[in-house]
Amino acid sequence: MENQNISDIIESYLKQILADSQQVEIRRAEIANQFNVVPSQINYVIKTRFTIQDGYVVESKRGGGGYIRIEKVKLLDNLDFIDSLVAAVGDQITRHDGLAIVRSLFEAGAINRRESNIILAAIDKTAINTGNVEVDERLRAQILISILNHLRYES
Amino acid sequence: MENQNISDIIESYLKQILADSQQVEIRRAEIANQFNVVPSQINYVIKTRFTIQDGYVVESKRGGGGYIRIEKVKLLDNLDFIDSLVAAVGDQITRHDGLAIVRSLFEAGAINRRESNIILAAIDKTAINTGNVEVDERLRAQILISILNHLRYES
DNA sequence: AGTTTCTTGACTAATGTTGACTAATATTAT
DNA sequence: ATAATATTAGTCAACATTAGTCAAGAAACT
Repeated sequence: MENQNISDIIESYLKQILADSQQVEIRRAEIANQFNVVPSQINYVIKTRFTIQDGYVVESKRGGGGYIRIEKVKLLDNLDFIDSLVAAVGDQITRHDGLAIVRSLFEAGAINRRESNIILAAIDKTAINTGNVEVDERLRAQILISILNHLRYES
Repeated sequence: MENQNISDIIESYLKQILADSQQVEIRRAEIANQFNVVPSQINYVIKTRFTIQDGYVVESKRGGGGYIRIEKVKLLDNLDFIDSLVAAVGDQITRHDGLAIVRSLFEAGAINRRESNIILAAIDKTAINTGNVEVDERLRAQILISILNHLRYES
């Protein structure tokens, strides 16, 4: 808790703003300066913590007046919510992104906490560990998609 | 109590902290240094003394700001039952027998119908289908055991 | 003596940080 | 208009900083 790295701190800062508004628009160099990091670290934070699996869409523009805009996606409004998650899973998925998918389901109210934990147990490294990362990622994707498809009928 | 090895001492140290709080977060290298052991000994202590059977859940993160967090969890009163199912699953299990395990959980009231269906989705032939029956059965066993272990406690 | 548990360290994996170089867009000069 | 310059963000690879795995050997128990 106390030993947060700077990426976590920047993530928290941005998510705090996003708690109140639907989107946040920043100037990369400004935030980098504010947290005393190189500009490309902002890209790292965005790439690892504001993915579509996490429920965010990022747009940017270069040049004068350039910006990076992070927008929360309203998944519940999407009639094809499960479809979009299936697409986000794809053929293979990392544990990190798999976690984000489950979190999205939870935050959308499609599953409760107990169900989240069951799914996470099914895709964590204890459960899926063949010794080949790519094989693991394909298996994880198949399991998640199978579960997502079942959630389609039930709810 | 007189003949404590260093692993026992580290165990005591951590459990003493856990006596007062719900969780403890450490830097592996720091604790290793404090007790003058190699870092991997901390993994050994955790693996042998902070298992789910003991009522602990462990999470960790690598890289800058990395940590190992040990959390006390409230074990449920179905432990013997879960143990027997874990034993029944073993190293590998067929779909048919996997179904029987899930049915047992349901009939014992450990999970509801929705949860049953999620678990079944995770172990059915859509989800697990590598082309090698034995590999499939091993995967199915690992997934089921991971889920069973999560059913040991409240989260 | 044989078995289990503990200790150690070499190697691996995951995550985070930095900076040089590139690309896109806007503004200014010609 | 076009070209030159300024001002942004993006990519990528090297390096840094953590934890994880595994197997060999040592120590402690039967």
